[in-house]
Amino acid sequence: MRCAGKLHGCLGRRFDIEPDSEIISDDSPNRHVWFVRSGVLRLQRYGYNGRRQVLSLILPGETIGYESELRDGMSVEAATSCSVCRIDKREFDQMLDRDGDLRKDFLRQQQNQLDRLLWLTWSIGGLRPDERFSAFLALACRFMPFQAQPDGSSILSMQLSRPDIADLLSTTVETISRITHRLARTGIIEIVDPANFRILDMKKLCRLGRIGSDLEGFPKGPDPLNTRLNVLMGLVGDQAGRVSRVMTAVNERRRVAPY
Amino acid sequence: MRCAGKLHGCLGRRFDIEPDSEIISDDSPNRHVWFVRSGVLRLQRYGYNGRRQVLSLILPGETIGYESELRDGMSVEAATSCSVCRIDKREFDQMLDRDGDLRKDFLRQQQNQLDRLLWLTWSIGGLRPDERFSAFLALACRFMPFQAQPDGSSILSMQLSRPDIADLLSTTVETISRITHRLARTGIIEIVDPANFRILDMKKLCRLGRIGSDLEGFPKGPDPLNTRLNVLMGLVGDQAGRVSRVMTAVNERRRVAPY
DNA sequence: CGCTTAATTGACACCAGTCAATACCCGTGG
DNA sequence: CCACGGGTATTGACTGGTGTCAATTAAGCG
Repeated sequence: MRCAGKLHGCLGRRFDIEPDSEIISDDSPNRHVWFVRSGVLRLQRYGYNGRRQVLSLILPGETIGYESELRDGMSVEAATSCSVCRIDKREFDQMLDRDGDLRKDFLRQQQNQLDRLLWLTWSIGGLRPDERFSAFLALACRFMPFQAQPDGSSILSMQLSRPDIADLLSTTVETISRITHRLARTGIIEIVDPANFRILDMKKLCRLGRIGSDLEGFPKGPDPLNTRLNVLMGLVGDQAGRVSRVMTAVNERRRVAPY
Repeated sequence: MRCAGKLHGCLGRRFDIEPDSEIISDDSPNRHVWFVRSGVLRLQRYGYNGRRQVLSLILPGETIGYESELRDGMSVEAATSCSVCRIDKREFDQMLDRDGDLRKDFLRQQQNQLDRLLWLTWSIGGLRPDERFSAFLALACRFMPFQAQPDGSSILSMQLSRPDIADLLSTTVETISRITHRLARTGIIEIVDPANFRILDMKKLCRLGRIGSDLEGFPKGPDPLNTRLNVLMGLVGDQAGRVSRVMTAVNERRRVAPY
């Protein structure tokens, strides 16, 4: 984890962290709240048989670590390269006390995380792996680099590795692979390369994933909202480069996501 | 739903509700916070194929309805006969503002609900149905009528119907039935009657359910704690009758739970 | 005693996890 | 430029657990 130091307009201390580095573990008490500027974190737990499970993703604009100590074998790690802010819990508490807007934003954002957990529970329990993956792919379009193409299709650049997807959806990399290729044969998606999918038929994808009209707790747009939290973290207007970077990646047929 | 009217020492209005009656649905806006005095509520959702899924239980001493509107086909219903208090959201908000102890209790209780949801997600994704059921049975000893016997075993009186258990653990009643009888053959439990289990080997049960030393977000004891919330709701010292009722039920070989 | 509902048991099919082998990508170094 | 190696993704063969459907038993109730 590299410390990028104090940043103008950014609360706390900013860090750039590498994929798979741990920021919160269960054995050491956690004194910090972490705010995700960019990238994706994962809340995970290792099962009794050594099998890992990803219990939740923490997305840009969200916080983790405020609520509780982690129990058991749970930990929070970076799923991609991330930029995060670390704030002392007490300091954050005082801010919450003083700033009503912040409190409101924070609550709503916590609610989003809870909704996502509810969705995950529901989908693992009630959907088949292919349905879960379809839903995940459709939902990922809202919070991962996503580029509409001239021909009406769109390119989704998948930030998560195959094992991360598999462990999130409680399945295996083999099954994920079979599903993606089946979806490709059916003409619903096209596999540009393992980290980039062209969505050819979003409607069918949503139907497969049993996605209704609602948002299912995932952020509406690919970019964080103009919230009090984001303003405080100096994040507003900072995300412009993301989409164009994807463009480049797709055009040059090179991966932008860790592979 | 029968209204028991205003009660001395109990905030809001008290209701006695029958099993399977709905108190919150997704289509009508929810203006109330519900506090569970006794009984168990279930947060549920109907899947695309008509299959129901129980996403969480709300236990005595807990509240539901504060956080959010329910989305999609979600609803909250009574899983057993319940006694609940209905409080206006605004009123509850004001109380939270004024009463720091209440705020603290409320947060901790919310945290318990979140932990339970995490456990459910983990267990559905990572455990087999028999392991899930074993864990559930062991955990149920903490919040359902539970009576230690002279011979070292204990009687657990299962408040939930088979379909509720099955839908909570994302399996079927048939599988639940097979599991209970397998556990009985193995000598881990004894099926007194379909609603009463004698736990013969709690250690093995916990090992099967992969229960560690931690509490997994379930309440420690069968009785609610002496919290600010409980004091306000006039619940403290009100639960003495529960265990003895179970005793009676078991001794007379009659069900206490809805069947 | 009949009716309804819940619980149990049996037979069967099939999805998806497991294991193993292969293909692919990309870096490095000769 | 090519060979090699490490990591990731893909594909195939196989098996077992678990859902589904149907039949049977048991329990409660009027």
